[in-house]
Amino acid sequence: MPNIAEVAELAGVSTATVSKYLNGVKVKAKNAAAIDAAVKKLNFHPNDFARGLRTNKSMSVGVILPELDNLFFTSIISGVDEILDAQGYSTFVCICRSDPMREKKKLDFLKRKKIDGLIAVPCSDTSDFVKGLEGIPVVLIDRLSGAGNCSCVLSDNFSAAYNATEKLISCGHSKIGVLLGPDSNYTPIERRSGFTAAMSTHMLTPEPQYIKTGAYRIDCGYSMTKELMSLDTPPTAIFATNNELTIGAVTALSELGLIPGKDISLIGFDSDTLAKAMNPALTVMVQNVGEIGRAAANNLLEQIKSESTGRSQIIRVQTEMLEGNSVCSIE
Amino acid sequence: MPNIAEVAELAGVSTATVSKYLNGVKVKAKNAAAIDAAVKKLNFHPNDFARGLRTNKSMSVGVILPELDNLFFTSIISGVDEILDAQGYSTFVCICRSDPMREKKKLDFLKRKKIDGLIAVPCSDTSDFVKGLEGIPVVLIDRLSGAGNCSCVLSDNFSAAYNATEKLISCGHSKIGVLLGPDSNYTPIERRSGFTAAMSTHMLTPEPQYIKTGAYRIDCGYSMTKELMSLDTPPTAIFATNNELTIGAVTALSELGLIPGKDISLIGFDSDTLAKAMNPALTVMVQNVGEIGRAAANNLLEQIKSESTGRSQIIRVQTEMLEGNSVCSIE
DNA sequence: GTGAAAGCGCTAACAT
DNA sequence: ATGTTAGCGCTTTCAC
Repeated sequence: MPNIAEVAELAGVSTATVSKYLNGVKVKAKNAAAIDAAVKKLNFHPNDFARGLRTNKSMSVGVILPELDNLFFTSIISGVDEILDAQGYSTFVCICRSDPMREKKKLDFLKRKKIDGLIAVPCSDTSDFVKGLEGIPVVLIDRLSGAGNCSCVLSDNFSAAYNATEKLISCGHSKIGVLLGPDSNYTPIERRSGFTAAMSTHMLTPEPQYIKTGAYRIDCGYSMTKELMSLDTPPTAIFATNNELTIGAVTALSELGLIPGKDISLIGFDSDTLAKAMNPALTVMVQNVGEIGRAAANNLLEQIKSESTGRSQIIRVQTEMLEGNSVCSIE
Repeated sequence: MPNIAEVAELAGVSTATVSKYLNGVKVKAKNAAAIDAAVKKLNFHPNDFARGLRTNKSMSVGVILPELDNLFFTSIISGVDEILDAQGYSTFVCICRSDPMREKKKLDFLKRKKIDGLIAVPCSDTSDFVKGLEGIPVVLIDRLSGAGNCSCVLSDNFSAAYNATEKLISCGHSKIGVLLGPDSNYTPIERRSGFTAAMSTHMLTPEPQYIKTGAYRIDCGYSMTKELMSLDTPPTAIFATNNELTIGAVTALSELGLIPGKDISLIGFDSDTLAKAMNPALTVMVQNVGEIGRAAANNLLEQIKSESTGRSQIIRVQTEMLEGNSVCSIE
């Protein structure tokens, strides 16, 4: 591996000139050509360690996610990478397996790597998480932080839930079951509010027995659905507020021999491929996950470039209703 | 951020002693204790840039994948990270969006990062890809390389296809349609062989009109299935040999009003959540994706530690038949 | 077992 | 516009 001194010698200039030229400072056209030629001939690539040691910058950002078993998280990475890659930044992907201890370790690791910024879906308490950051620009996804020094990108969960619920109401449903994630997450709170608000708007009272809360897991969606359907007066419609809960609901209904769109109405969340593959196709609220990632990356870059972590904002990304035939009118 | 000199001073020893101790060389118990105390007090973390500059090692590996929109690829990352993380290695995830040019750029990037090893699902020609590596230990996934200097991890695609086909034959099917990926990929070749071999074993001749080839995309699975079912004598069973093709097939059949397990038999590939969510549940061949990632990481570590890229092997990971009710006996 | 000192490859301050 | 040079923080001879 050649170094900058060899390039300088071959080009007949000093290392400083090479360094400057390579970093965008103007040099004589003649020298520029000579350097270009030398770089090409030697196949020179600057050593990132030396550069990082000197500048204390890494041109890299960290991404911390709870898991990778989920298209929601991985699409975020795609969106983030798309933007950062184009700007010459690289990405450290860290998975903490929903373990706050591991999350802390990963954060330490990223600090040592001198990341210029961080994008995270924290699994620990948001305000604790933000505290440990000491001035590194941050964008949080799917979480809202009171601590003014970080940006947050989230789907408009309230509207998503509101619109889904209203759709069911408009088809004559009033006994609506809703499958929610755990209160330890942030999004379930917003989705619950959207649901409740839509019910209120239409003079309906949400019944506690129809509101189920559990982990964002397939088996939870499954069992919550089974519980709902074994009530004395089961709901005529179900709104599952996340991908896993939707899959669980579909499976449970299928086992019970109930066809969504015929025997019961169902609106899911995300799971667009499943939604389209089903018969009848499932109506779902889909998050624009790529856009969430891109928005996070763009905001992070702004923060990095303005050298102020004060550029913090809350960015809402709209969801879309992908209409299938799993909602039927009653009465 | 404190440096090693401050630690040395506080501990009353030289920087050399601190460095040695931190890297596992024996020092006097007294000094060890003093260093530990100083490290803790100053919250010292060695600077990876300086260390990398000096040692030319990075304790990191690169992972190059075509996409991230797919649980097959992302589960590989999970498996890889699980093993590497435990050994103190970090992972650079690079997505090349199935673009060989971008793949080359990412490879350059990783070389500059001085990765100690590489795990890849290359989208360019395998032998070209391996050539550009110059002694970096490599593990290829889902591809077989003649170039002896790299390991390969793949599912046992032949057996998977053989067993699936035999299952259909044992239920009385002889007109079996098969949806294959493009010949530009490696796995379709193996899966095709498995299919053909099973047919031959049972004295059946694979009919060209029943063998469909296309991209590993949902819309291709969809259209290939539609084509199969509009033949004068449509097949009585279909074997879809990848996740996307399976989803496409399910969607197409659903549109045609054909229920797998009743009106037609269907065996899919991967897509286990979809498989379980369907009614009747879909029979699928599932790859042990986590194990593929773990095997790749373990082999890579062996190569790195033995400092020989000659430790190359071909590792086969078994698939499993997840039995649903989408296969029916005929006659 | 320990310490002094050189040097990895680069950038940035300063001088020209 | 270009060159000289110090030094980022670490590891690693080499001498003790």
